[in-house]
Amino acid sequence: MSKSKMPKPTESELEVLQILWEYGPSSVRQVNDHLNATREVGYTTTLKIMQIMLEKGQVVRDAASRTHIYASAMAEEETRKKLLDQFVDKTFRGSAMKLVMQALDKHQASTEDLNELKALIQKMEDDQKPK
Amino acid sequence: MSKSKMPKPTESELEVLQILWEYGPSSVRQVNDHLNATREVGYTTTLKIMQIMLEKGQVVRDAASRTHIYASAMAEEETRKKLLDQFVDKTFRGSAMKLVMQALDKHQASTEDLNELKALIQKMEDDQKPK
DNA sequence: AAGTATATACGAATAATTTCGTATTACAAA
DNA sequence: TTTGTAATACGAAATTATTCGTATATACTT
Repeated sequence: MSKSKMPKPTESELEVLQILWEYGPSSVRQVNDHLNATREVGYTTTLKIMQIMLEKGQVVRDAASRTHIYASAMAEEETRKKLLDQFVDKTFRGSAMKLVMQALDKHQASTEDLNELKALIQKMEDDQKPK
Repeated sequence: MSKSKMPKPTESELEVLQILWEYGPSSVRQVNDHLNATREVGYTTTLKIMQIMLEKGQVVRDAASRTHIYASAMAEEETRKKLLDQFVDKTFRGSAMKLVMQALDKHQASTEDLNELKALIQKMEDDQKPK
């Protein structure tokens, strides 16, 4: 309802959010270390990004001890959903089904995945013919 | 095979590509009109973007007549696939299935869509148990 | 207490993207 | 041919995002 208040995270910001979602509240040092597992980033660069995110309200922090601890202020599922919507719009001109087909077509799915999918489809079909 | 040569389009560039894909080869004026159906953009802004895209090789143009005609140089499906892969990576940490579930969960699907989906799932199941 | 390591704050350089103003050229109409 | 309209070319301002240097403060070690 009020998620639309949240600014759209940039690519760097999204990287930080993913780390905070996965590992929970973390120091700048910890986030920077995770980032550096993938690509080289300077410590103050990460610090700056997280400070900006704080200003934007995307993260909160506990400044009780010298080493501040940051946590995501954006709900994981909500944020992904929002980004997905924007992406479907921008790239698939709003056709979520086209996106689903293309995504399914290329990636491997496990048996459980497929079962879950079938269940979801069943549910959608039931919704369509309520009787 | 050599699609990886293509630079990743920016948001504005993607907007232009979508229009060229949908309406076919067009003049700057035409593209700009379509853009303005959604948001306000100056003519020379659109022109500049398309000129840059020409430099990058994302579009080609026929300059035979005074009004140049631009066409996409990037295949629609390939480009969408590439962008989708990047998006899955960035936003769903590589889990295409999570993306599919979330996309399906929210958007309405027609009966044909669902049938097509089921056919695809059937095919995937067959692939899994080759017998 | 002095020295070292590590933290935050802040400003500013760099880079990438978008936007548009202005000049020039081509065409059409009068 | 003169005038008006519409096109391209080009450069540079404005915006947004990223990166990092430097100053300063805080804690730890010896």
